Amino acid sequence: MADVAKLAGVSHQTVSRVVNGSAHVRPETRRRVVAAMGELDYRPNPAARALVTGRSRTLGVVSFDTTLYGPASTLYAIEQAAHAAGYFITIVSLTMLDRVSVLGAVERLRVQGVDGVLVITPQEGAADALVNLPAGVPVVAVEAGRPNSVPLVAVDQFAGAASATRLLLDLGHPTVWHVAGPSDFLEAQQREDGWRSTLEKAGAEIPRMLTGDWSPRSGYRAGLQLAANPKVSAVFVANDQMALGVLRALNERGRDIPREVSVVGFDDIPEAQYFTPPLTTVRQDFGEVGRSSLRMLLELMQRSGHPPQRVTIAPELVVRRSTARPPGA
Amino acid sequence: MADVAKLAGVSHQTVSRVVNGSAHVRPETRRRVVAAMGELDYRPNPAARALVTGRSRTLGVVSFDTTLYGPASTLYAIEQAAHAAGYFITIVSLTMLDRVSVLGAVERLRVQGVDGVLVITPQEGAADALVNLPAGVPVVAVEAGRPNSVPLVAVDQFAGAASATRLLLDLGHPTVWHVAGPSDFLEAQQREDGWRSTLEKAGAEIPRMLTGDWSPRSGYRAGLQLAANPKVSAVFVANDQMALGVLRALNERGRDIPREVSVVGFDDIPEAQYFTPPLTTVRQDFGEVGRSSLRMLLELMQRSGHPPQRVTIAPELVVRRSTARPPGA
DNA sequence: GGGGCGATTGTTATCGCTCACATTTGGCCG
DNA sequence: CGGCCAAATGTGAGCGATAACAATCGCCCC
Repeated sequence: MADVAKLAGVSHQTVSRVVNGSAHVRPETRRRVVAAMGELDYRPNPAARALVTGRSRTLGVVSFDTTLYGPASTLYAIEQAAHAAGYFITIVSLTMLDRVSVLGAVERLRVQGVDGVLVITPQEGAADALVNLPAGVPVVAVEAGRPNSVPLVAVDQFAGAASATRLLLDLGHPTVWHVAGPSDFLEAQQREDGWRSTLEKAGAEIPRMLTGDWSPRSGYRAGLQLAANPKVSAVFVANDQMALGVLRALNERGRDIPREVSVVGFDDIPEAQYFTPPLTTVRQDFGEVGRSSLRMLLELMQRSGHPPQRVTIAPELVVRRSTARPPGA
Repeated sequence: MADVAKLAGVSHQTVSRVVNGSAHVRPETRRRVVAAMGELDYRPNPAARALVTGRSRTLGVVSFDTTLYGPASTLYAIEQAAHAAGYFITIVSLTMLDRVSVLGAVERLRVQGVDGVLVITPQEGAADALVNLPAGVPVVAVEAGRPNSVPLVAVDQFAGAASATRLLLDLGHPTVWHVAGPSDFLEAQQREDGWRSTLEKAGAEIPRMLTGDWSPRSGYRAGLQLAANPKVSAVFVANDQMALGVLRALNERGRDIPREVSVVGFDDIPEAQYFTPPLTTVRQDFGEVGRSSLRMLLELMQRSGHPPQRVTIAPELVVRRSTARPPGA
C-alpha cells in the first residue's frame, strides 16, 4: 500500500480512501491511485483490514451432513446470497448433532472471527445448543429450532404434513399410515404432529407409526412391514428417500402403486419426479430458506439486540402419480 | 493478550509462546498463563496472527453446483479432512463453469487470503482456466483437469466406463448403447471414450450415442428413444440420475428390466440401490477423492515448486439387479 | 484583498500478534 | 564459589490496514 501511495504521489490514507470508495477524493487523484494499483498489482490485505475494523466479511455455516439434499441446497443458496452481499462463507460440517458439537462448532467459528453464524440443525440436541448461547456473535437457526431461542427460518413442517395427510384422506382413504424420521429430529416430530392431528381432526383411526432414519434402506424395511398388512392403502413417508425405499418394497411384494397403495413423500428431491411411479410429495423451497436466513442474519448483524423472530416458509404439495383413490372407491 | 500477560505476571511474548505450544516455557509458567487465559476468557485474534504470519489457516474450495451428489460428497470429505488438519474451508460455488468464473473465483479466494485452493471442476472450460494460472497460491484440481496443468486428483473415468461396458458385453449383449453426459464435461468425454474403445476392442458395432445433461429428465427423454428401438438390449448411462430417467422411460414403455434391457449407471448415489430395479453402477469413492486432494494440497503448500502430479482413484463396479443376459441368450 | 468554509489530503496512533534479538535465570563444573 | 552455558523470559519493531484528527487547498463573498 505504501508503494502504491508513493507511485501515485499521495499518502497511504488516500489510497485507503480510494480502495474503500470513500467520497472526498478528487477524480484526478483517484485515477492516479487506481493506475498505480493496477501497475503494482496491488490487493488489500484482508487480515490487516480485519484487524483494524474488527470484522472479517466472513460468515460461518454450521451444518449437519451436507451430503443430504436439504442441507446441501440450503447451503448452496446461502453461498449464492452471501456472495451477492459481499461475504465469504466458511463451513463446518458435523457428523453428529449433539449439544457439544454444535456449541464447539459455533465457538470455533467465533474464534476464527466470523461476523455471524448460520446453523443448519434439524436435530433436537443441536437446537437446544442454541437456547442459551453465549452472546458475542449473531446466530440464526435454519430449518429447525426451539422457541425462545435464536431467530429461526424454517419451512412449516406441520402444514406440509397436514396437507399430505389431508390429500390422502380426501381421496377416500380410511386412514393414513406414517413412516416417520428419527424421533430426535425436530422436523420428524413436526411432520408426525401434522399427520397425527390431521387424522384426529378427521376422526380417522391412528395406525401404529413406523420409524426410519431418513435412508432409502430404512424406508425399504418399513415398506416390507407395510406390504405385509393388507389394510394399508395410504402411506405418508417423512422424506423422499425413505419413500423410495417404501416404493421398492411395495413393488417387490407385488402391491401396485397407486392402485392398491398410495404413497406421499416429503422434500421433492430432483429424483422424485422420476421414481416409479413419479412421487407425490411436499416440496420444501430450500433456496428460499437459504436466502431468507442469510437476509435475517445480515439484519441481525446491523442492529443487534434485535428481538428473536421467526420466518416460516410455506411448503407446497406436488401431486404426481403415486397417489390415487383407494381400491374400493 | 496484554491483560493475560499482566494477570499471569509474564510478558506478552511468553503468552504467545504458550498459545503456540512452543517449547522453552517452564511448566509452572505455562500453568499460570493457561489459568490467566481461562480466567479472562481469552482467545487469540486470528486476524492479527494472519497479518503477521502471512497465513490464514483457511483453504478455499471452488465448486460447481454443490447440490449434486458428487461435488457435495467430495466437499464434505474435504471439510472433514481440513478440520482434522486444523484448517477452515471457505467455499465459493459457481453456477457456471466457464474460464472467467473459475479464474474469478480463484482470484477472489486469493485476495481473501486463503493458503491454498481446491477446484472441483468437472467442466472443460473450467479445467482450461487452471492451465496457466497466475502463481501465488497453491491449487489442486479435483475430479477433472488437463494434463500439464495443476496437480489433479480424480477417479479413473475411463476404467469405470470400460468395466461397465465390458460387464454388459460379457453377459452376452451384442453391443451397448450409451447415454452420455454433456459433451463439455471432461468426465462425460472420458466415460464415452471408455465405452467406445471397449466396444471397438471387442469388435462390437458402435451404436449412435445419446446425450443428456445429467438430469433424470434428460435420461427419461433418452430412455424414450431407446425404448422405441427393439434392438436395444443394453445401455450404459453416464450417471445414476439419468439412469433413473432411463429406467422410468423403459418401464413406461413396458420394457422389462433386466429381462429385456440391461442398464448400468455411474456414481452409485445412495438411492441407486433402491431404484426399480436396484441399479448396477460404477461407484466413485468421493470421500477418498476429497481426502486425497486435501492431502495433496497440504503437501503442495509445504514444499512449493513441487512438480504437478496426479492421483488416480480406482472406481468399483457394483453389480445389482438391473443387468442380466440378453433375451436370446 | 482577507476571512471563512467546505472539500481534499496528510499525520499519527493503533489493532493484536509474532519475529528477532537482548537479557536474565539457574544449574553444573572445575 | 565464580564462571559459563543453555534454558527461560523480556523488549522493541513491525505486519498492513483504518480511525481520528490536523493541515492544506481553493474558491466565494463582502
